[in-house]
Amino acid sequence: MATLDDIAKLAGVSATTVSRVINNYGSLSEKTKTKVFSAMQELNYQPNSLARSLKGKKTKLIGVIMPGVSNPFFGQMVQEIEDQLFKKGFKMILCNAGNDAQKEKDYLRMLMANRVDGIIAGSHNLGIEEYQKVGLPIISFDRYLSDNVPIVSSDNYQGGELAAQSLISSGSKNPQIITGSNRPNSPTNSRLTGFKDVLEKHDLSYNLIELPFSSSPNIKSLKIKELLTNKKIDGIFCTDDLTALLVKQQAQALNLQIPTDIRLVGYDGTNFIQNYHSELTTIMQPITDIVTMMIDLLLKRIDDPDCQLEKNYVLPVKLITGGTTI
Amino acid sequence: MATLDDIAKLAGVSATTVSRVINNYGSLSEKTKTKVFSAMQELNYQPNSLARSLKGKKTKLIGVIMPGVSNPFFGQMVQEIEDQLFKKGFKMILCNAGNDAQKEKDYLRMLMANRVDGIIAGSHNLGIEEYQKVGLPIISFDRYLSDNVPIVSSDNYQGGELAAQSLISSGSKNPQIITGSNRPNSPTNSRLTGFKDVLEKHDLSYNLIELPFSSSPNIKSLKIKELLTNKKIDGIFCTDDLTALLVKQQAQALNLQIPTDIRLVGYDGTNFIQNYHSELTTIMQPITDIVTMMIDLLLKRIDDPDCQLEKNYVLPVKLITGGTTI
DNA sequence: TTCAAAATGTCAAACGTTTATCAAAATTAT
DNA sequence: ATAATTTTGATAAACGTTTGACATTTTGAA
Repeated sequence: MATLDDIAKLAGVSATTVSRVINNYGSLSEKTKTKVFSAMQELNYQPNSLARSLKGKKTKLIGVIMPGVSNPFFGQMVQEIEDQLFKKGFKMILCNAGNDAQKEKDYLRMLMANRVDGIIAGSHNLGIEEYQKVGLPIISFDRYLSDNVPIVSSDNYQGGELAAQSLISSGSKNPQIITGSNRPNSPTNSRLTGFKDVLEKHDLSYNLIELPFSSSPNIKSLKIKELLTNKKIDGIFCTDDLTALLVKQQAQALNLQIPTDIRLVGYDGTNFIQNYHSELTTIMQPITDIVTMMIDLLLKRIDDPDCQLEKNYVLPVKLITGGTTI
Repeated sequence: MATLDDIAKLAGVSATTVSRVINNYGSLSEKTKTKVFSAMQELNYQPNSLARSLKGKKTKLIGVIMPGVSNPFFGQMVQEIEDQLFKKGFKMILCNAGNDAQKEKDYLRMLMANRVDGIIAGSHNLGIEEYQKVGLPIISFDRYLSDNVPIVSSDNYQGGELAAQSLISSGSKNPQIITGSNRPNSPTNSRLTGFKDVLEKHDLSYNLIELPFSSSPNIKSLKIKELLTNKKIDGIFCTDDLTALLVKQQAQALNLQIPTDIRLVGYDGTNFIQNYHSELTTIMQPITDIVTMMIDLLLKRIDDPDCQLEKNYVLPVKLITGGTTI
């Protein structure tokens, strides 16, 4: 691979001059600029990022830690992140941590080793300490990591409220919630609270079951079937759209009419759901805005590591009404 | 951030010794090893990847260029790549090139600049020349890039055959194909050929329409509706599952029974489809195997840039029969 | 004790840049 | 033509490692 010296030789100038051209500083004549550029072209030269960064330049790399990318929600989010970062001249190292704490830790170390300029974290299996000693600008999606890591999220409480309202106004008297695993500081908790609060206002009670994210769709389906046959439920709020799809399937299999017998509300409202399951009433998280916010904050922190940021940035969600509620 | 010298000082040994510990060469006593390790621990030290790579060590970075990750097929593939790479100690720089040639070119340059050890390419908007002058080990998914870039793919021809057979054996007499945009060396071409060849053997003819990947689901739906109302079609083969979902929706909306009025076969068979749309008959591409193959070949090339590889590696696909054919 | 082997240390070059300093050459203005 | 200015060059240090050559110390055994 061609180096700066090769370019200098080919262009018939000094290495210093080439560097000046690349970094556009000092005074340069048009003539030498062209000479250098065409030499770079000819040799398909790319300044060695490693060497530049070593000398103190930014790497222009951002580490993105997510649970995974095959889930449409995170898929869309990652895509959006990538897209927006690229437009700002950054590249992304994607880390799918799954729910593997060790993997997340390894990735964190790796990102440090690679001197990324910053980290966007959307997967959180680790304790606070791990994140504290990273010493890099970090922005978190939807979960508390450490005191100086700003959290960007959508309004989970409002989402819960909207879901409840939508079930109630379409006639549900015996609503049910299906959540993923309910860990202590999981964002779905606020969804629950919002949901609960609205129900209480209407003097309604509700049932709740937990279907861990990690369990397979088949197992979930089974439990859902059980639920639908045994209980006299007339409305279901799932804290993610995919589970809502399973509910829909099972309801159909049991010949329960949606929305007359069962009203159904999902959560997330990804493009995928909007495009391929527009019948589903759901709460849409503003992925694009969330990402814009995260990147904005992150770049601020990168520019000025000491800049003060809020602890929380909460963006509004939106109810998308489909045929599964009236 | 702590450097090697800091560790040396803290551990009370020389920098050389620390390096020896890190790289595990030369002779070392257990005692110093422990001293060094605990110093590294204490300072949360990570050897600077940039410096190491500059000195000639591998970066352990692999560039992955894909059209995008919000599509479940590529989402799953990227996830699989990430997973397998991680297990082998590599990290991934994900590049979503969309169908933007300029972006793909930019990414290619960036990957060179970052001295990735190799590239997996699944998005191909660029001409051969661009890929030829990269000068890095590359493996391509499903498309021809350049003479010395091995192609890993699943058996598109066989996929077409299976789709046709499945439509025919479930009673279709007037099959229709819906493909994405049919570019000259697109893999869907062989799917078409396989499909056609089987039909010919059965003295059947078929219709074809193209719905460019880039067009929105709404537009596609409209065209599908048109198709379903105007023609007397009794079977449809979509060269991707998502389009098949749209067909299913439109058929239902038009009160056409599946599979009695219309038989339907999709393509790809991602986990997502298998989990959430198991009713769909589809051709499953062996994503895991494809990825294993690609990584295997890539690492071989990285180890020995001159090693001879085949031009094509074709893996078998599998028919998954669901309720949309009998 | 003596000697070999094992364990460290010292020193320096190298990887490909960036950047500062100083000097020289080329260009422009007067 | 002279001075002032602009452009370029030469040199070197620095970024944080790795690695080799060589020297020194420690250890353990004969």
